[in-house]
Amino acid sequence: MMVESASETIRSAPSGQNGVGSLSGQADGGGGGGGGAGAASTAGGCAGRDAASGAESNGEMSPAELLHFQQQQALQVARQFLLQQASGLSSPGNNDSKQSASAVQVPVSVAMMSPQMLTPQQMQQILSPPQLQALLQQQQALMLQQLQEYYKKQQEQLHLQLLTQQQAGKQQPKEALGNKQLAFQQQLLQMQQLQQQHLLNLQRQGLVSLQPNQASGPLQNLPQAVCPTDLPQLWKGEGAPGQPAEDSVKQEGLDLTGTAATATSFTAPPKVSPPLSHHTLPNGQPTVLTPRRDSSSHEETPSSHPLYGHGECKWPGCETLCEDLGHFIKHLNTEHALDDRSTAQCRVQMQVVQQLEIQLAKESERLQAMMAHLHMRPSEPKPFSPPVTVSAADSFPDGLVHPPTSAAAPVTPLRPPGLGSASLHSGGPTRRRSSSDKFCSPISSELAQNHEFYKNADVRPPFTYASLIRQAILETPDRQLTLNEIYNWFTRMFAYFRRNTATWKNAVRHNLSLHKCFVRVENVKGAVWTVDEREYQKRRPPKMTGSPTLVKNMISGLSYGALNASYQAALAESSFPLLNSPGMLNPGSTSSLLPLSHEDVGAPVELLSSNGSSSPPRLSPPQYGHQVQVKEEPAEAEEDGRPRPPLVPPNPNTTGPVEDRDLEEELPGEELS
DNA sequence: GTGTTTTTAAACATAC
DNA sequence: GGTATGTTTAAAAACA
Repeated sequence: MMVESASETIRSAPSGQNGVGSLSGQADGGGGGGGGAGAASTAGGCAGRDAASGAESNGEMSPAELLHFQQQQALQVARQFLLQQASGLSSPGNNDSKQSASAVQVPVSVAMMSPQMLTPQQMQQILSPPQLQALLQQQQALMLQQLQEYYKKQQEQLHLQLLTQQQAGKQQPKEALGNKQLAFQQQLLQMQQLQQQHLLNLQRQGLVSLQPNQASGPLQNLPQAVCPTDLPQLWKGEGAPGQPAEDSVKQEGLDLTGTAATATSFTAPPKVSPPLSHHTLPNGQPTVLTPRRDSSSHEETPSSHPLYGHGECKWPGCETLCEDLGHFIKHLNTEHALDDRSTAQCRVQMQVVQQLEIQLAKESERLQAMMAHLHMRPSEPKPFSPPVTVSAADSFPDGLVHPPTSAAAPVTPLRPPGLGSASLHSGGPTRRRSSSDKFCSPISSELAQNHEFYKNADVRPPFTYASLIRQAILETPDRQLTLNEIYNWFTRMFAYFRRNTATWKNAVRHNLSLHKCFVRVENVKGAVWTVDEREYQKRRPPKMTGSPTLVKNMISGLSYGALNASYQAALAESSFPLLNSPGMLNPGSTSSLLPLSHEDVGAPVELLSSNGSSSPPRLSPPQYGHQVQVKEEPAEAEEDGRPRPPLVPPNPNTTGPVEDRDLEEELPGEELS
């Protein structure tokens, strides 16, 4: 058969660096390759062919796309702010900017030069995930800070207005509204139009997502789209032609005649009130990025007035020039006294502030979601135990984070091997697997370290089906599982495999049949599957000597081993302490229990294994093999005439786990090759 | 361009 | 007949 010949070819193939090369193919090629087409065909084809699986596929596409879209938005935001940084700073090369860039580990050249010309995709490719994440966080923080700043300012304005009107306005007779009211309504209309325009612009830029519940309501979507820096300008509009002012008011939902019920909502101090209220970023860079150069610093001086800045009245839409504070106070008391117009403006301001607050909350929520998502990203460039810590990765220099065996994965640290799609579509159908198989991460240790992650996060594990099946089987005391138990292991261990059952189960069956390393053993109760470890290791070309790639891998492996301590130290500080807890470490490394002959494994691999293996000291008993039933009647299984797996004792009684563990150092076969 | 590996889809067979 | 299991083929993709 084809399979047979293929296997034989594999065995006899001299392909030196295949230990690495095949791993690359396995991880990226296989995953990515099948992924793209498979995903597409699954989404489409299954819908017609299999209603259930089609629905699943379609169902899973949406969140992935949404996630991707949000990532794109975030990248756009990052670009925007980088652009502002680049243009706003007087000298791009000054210390502040450098500190800023270095603080987030974003290359200065990239951070300062690229935003104008980089697409989000390019940024994704150029920036490593930690850098990208740091950049995103920085820019999100910037945006939040801006919003908060403006929110604060508006609040101050509003309070002051109310205060002034309460004190001074009471004595003054009410002015006739008449034209003023009309003009104000026209201003509202103008503001609405500007906001709509701005919203469209932002949506075009991907800065604001057009969500169904937002797109319909002008009141909601308008202020949401308002950039804090633009809001003051919205008050200054000339009378808008066309639409009657009343209509605009109604459409906008700004009930000028209503009570100021909403006013109470913002009197409470905003919960998002920034600890970073000052104008410094977490990285120390001052927030001089926005055009809001005129307000904050000046207004916050004790002798100033929140509504007075740069010699002019900051009352929304006023901008009357006042020579000094006294003039301004006088102007304030006369022009902005307690009347209907001022009240209406106040209410509008309330709406603005309220919407800003809403937007801030939404943005904050989005930020949290993004950070949570990025934090749990399983396939970071850090190949060993990817999802453990992004934050740790952030704190690492590139040399530490990036794949030690980067033969296949580009030496370019800026092009994360799987970040592009897989990590951003963590829940999506993309098949691009990114890391561990490729980068020689022992599956058992990685699974051990990230057990909880894979268990809960809808992320495709970066292992091949074969390696997962093997792991499942090896985790059981007797190294054998029925197909259904393998299914259960998949679903138990990986949230990802709780969906699309038809697809991956088929793949599991296919792999079981395809790979000679999986041996089916007949049982009275049915068939169980075992692993022929020798065959499994044969999948990897044993000899890797002489290959430059191998040399690189060896070096990388050694580096990895040497750096492992630092990495572990960083892990300790990660925000996934659970995964670093001793109990979490390597609970399922029963794969290492298997007695293995290393004869098929090339010496370099052993070198890598001994030096570079991140297998935790171990060994705790399997923790998640509890559902696996111990197969019985192994003797009968021997009668079926099928070749017994030479290295897999079907009889649990003959298995001495302790001895086995001593025998096997987590073989690099799958993981290292 | 070729070969390898993996994934996915699909058809088919068999057993329960 | 439906479902689970197992086998096989084919196509696609990525990578060396």
